[in-house]
Amino acid sequence: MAKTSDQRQSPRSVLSPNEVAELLMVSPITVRQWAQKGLIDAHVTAGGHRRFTLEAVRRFARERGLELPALPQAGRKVLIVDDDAQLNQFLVALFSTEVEGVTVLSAADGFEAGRLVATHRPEVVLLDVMMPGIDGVDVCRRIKASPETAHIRVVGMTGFHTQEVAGRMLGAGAEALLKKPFSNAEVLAACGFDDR
Amino acid sequence: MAKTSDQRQSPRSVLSPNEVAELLMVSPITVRQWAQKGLIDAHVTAGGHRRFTLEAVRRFARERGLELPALPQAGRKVLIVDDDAQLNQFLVALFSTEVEGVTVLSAADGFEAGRLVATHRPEVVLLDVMMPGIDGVDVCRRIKASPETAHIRVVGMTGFHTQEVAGRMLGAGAEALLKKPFSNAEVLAACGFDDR
DNA sequence: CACCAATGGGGTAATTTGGGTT
DNA sequence: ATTGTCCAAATTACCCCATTGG
Repeated sequence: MAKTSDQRQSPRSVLSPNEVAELLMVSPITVRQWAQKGLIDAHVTAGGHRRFTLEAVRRFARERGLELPALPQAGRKVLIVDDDAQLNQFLVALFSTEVEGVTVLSAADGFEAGRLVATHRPEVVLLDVMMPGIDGVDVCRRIKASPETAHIRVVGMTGFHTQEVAGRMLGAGAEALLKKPFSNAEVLAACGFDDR
Repeated sequence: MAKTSDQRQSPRSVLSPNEVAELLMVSPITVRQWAQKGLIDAHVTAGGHRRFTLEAVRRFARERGLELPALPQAGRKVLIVDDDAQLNQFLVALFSTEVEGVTVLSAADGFEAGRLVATHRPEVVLLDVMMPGIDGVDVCRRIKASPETAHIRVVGMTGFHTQEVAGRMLGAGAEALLKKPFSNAEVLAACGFDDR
């Protein structure tokens, strides 16, 4: 059957104090103080070091009405990466009409994808896994490797869906994986645009 | 050693009022006033302190016709795009040793190339024209298409040198085209690093 | 197990910042 | 238009040692 996604927070999205500090535009020491006062939720490792979930950081920021430079909440953006112009256009149209106030970007090659990710910091990247010229797994890995973009939700799309491909994609940090063909509702849900 | 990756001068990607004040050659108080009047974009920390992006400072300076004296200048940057790791490393080493004070970046795929061009704005991009997965001509065209990056000097490298490839590359806006194999002096000259 | 560089924790002192007012 | 000063609060620096992750 068409199992599509794993929507949970992966343990991959735990942030170190340094990373949180960068996101909140503050020094790691300040993050520590906030954590000590209980202002921001934190897990603690066996050795006493703090680890933060992206969710906790988002909550903290929202409670104080902060705009995070790295997490632009004003203007939600989706980036669609697919070399198939038709599917690309279809998805652009879908998101534009179904999601209120969203900015939809699209790229048909790796260069454009990298440029758009770096300049726009989209909230979600929806990308085809198997493209001539772009390795979706590699793109996903790169997005997750940089602290600047690691928070981006990555949703893969596969035509030839195998265990091996799925494993590699999720292993690279993708939050969800869609098997073609999929319904409109499935894409939107996988990208997190269903209920919020 | 040819270490190439990102380097950050300031510990964080945002600037404090003090740092902005120094850049704009005014007192921190004045920066505060400008921010209060909304003349310069500012983010706010959880505790109410202001943080500025370099982008915002640049914009402000431009709108007011101000010169930013000692801004993050200093570093000339070259980006090398080649999927051949060996040639890539060789070129990185070449530029690092032969050009004084240059920052050498490298990318092995389109995504990374796009990301680095967008974030670093190198002064020269040296790219292989024929790569599996990246169309050098296309990359060149995209660089020249965006006003933000059109000024970048693009130098192509070809293994199979034909009139047709040369024509397409130069037609896409490349400033120079190198035929493999080439000498060290040739690369440096083509990239404009020969005499200055 | 030891080594190592980078990072984090606790605590205190030093510095910076916002706001109002001059 | 820009800057000084005062104060309370926020943020950061510094020291020393433990943890993390190769």
